[in-house]
Amino acid sequence: MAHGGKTRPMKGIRQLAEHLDISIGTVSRALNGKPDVNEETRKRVLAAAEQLGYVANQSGRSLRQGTTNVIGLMIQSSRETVENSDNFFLTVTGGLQSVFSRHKLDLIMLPCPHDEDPYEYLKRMVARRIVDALIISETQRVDKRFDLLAKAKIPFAALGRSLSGTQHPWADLDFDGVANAAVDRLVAHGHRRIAVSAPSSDINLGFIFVDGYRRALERHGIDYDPALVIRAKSSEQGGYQVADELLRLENGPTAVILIYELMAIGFYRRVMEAGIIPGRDIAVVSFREAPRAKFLQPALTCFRTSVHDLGVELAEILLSSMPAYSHEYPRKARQTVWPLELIPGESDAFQLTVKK
Amino acid sequence: MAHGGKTRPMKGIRQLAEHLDISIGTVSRALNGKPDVNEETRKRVLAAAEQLGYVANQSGRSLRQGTTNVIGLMIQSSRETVENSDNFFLTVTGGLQSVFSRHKLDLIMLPCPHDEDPYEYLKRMVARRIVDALIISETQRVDKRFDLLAKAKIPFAALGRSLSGTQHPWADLDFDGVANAAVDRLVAHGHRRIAVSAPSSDINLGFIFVDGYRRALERHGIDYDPALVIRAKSSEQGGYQVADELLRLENGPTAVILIYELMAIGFYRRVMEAGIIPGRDIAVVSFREAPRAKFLQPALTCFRTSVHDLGVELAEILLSSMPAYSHEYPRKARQTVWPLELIPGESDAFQLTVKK
DNA sequence: CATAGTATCGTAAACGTTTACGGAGCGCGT
DNA sequence: ACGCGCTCCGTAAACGTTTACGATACTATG
Repeated sequence: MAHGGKTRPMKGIRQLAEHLDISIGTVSRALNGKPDVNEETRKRVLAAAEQLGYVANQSGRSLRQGTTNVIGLMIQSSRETVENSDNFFLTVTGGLQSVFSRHKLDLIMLPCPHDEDPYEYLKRMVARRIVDALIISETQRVDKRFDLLAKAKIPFAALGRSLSGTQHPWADLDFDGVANAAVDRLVAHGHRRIAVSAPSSDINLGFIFVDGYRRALERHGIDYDPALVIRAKSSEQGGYQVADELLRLENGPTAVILIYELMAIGFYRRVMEAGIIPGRDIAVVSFREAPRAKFLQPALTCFRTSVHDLGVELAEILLSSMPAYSHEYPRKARQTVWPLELIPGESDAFQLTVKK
Repeated sequence: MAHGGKTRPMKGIRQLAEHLDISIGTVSRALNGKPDVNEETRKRVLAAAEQLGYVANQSGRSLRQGTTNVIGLMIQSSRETVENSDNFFLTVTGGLQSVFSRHKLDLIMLPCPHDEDPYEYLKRMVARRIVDALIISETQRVDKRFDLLAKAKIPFAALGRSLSGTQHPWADLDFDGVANAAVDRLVAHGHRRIAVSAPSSDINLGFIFVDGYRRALERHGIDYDPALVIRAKSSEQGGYQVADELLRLENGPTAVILIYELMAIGFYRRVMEAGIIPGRDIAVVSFREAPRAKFLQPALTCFRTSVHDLGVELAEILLSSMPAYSHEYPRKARQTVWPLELIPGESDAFQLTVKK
């Protein structure tokens, strides 16, 4: 042994042990609630740790036991997402945390920079072993990230379904069902020319939504008219543009289904510029992400849900796929389609007299 | 045995070294760009690492060199914050990242759970040594967290000023200036009874804003009337409530300064219910956080800024206080008051005829 | 040829934890 | 006395890196 007795490197379990005149192994066991340690000494150790403000260094800890007690939530803060997502992610975060904190798991958010490839970013984060498990958001229709995670054997759950190879856990809003119910409702009111707006079908959401719409039309024996499907951004501006395009059609719709509430603001504005009044001349139905458009006149008919509770569900799905926690969350379904609730407003509250 | 074409899961630098038949030390030096390694072998190492997908384990790395290359952004996702902050944090994140990524620093968000004490949460995160430095947001008027960080010698910068002991770096929106300019503008239009709304003065922001308002009044020789200061939440509902309270006054204001654009929505709604029209019967001025209320009629006069650029500024302030980067960001001022720009609308565009 | 200098690389010691293992003390039954 | 089972604790070996240090081979110089 060639090292001399240098004085305090300031921190560490070693110092705590010296201060207590106990071996470092015992101190560690005491702190971690291991069985073979005298209750008396355990109390002493905990007291001293508290008093000296000792908290185990995470690097050493996770190096040894290969675990960090941290769950990551990956988000891609693309310009567009940021502009339009309101507080979706922060709200989900609240739901996730309410579950994780019960298990002393911390949640951190991993925002992929605008200019970096999400796949590479995730790869880096995974290799660094900074998290034990991951929540993946903004899933693509085909998403390489899932294969990466599966191969790396990192437990994960996705916010939003995907077609990608691995049969992974996810929770998703029931946009399929929303489109369906919206069509049903509008058809019941006599509408047959119903427009729909959604993002590009590369985004799985855009695909699902229009697909649900399409199948609902089929069910009602209504022909699918591609001209009535408008791909637009899920923003106020997108809504304005949707209205604009629809106004140009010679055989326009009598009703429209918007995928985001925010779009309704722009949509209202544009049609009213043309002297068309929502709820009287055209029916409008939407999904409500956040209660932003409360002030719209006439009140928007929309589908809503608790995003917080969706976060709770997603957290439980994730934990049920992690060996260390799965016994507490036994579940058969690892994939959940989260229901939405219809909030009737005035924007579609008129019966279309059968014309033509 | 420098062959074996199959890519098997990569365990660590040791395996990479064996695969290359080079010592582990050399591999490490090659990867980290250290000088004393042959360019030839460096290329081989980098190629092999790329091909086998090797990325250094962060635990081992940071255990050894005491650094993580990660910067944390702490946010308190309280219910109220989430409801009203729009995408403030995600937008700031974008600005921060655009600077950090130039230095190969990753940004993670540390959302303090609703039910946990922010101080304790931060303490835990710091002790775990999961980040090299921190951005602190939602600063309190007096905020123990700064003392904690100063004592732990963790570099940090705050989003929002504070009174706390340590002379720490921060960047803050110029709410003081907004209140000032708003009063000036309104006074120039003939107003003398001007109401203001802000959050509780425990929140430093609430204090600063009203203080600026107060001093501006003083400058114009107008008496400060506590009845015209309404403490309210920075939400649509808060705005509604502000209007409600002001309407009850027998000697009401002719103008009002709202701290958040979102409040204007509720404010408009309430006063219009009473037959009062903004921009004709009462002047309204606000700070615009996000362009949400574009649709308001008449258009809202407000102060805006680029929150993204504020993030950039804050990141630079932080880096300039970190020894490893400070040479790249030499600056004298470690504290920045971020200016806002007036966007004239119609909501205050009328000249008050001198009455009384 | 001897020596010094230089470029490149291997060796091993850290970093702070957890944990497998074994040992000391003790009580108790044979 | 002996063995056995407890309970408690100390020792030391990992975990995956980085890096100080020394070793080796080669080059240049005398």
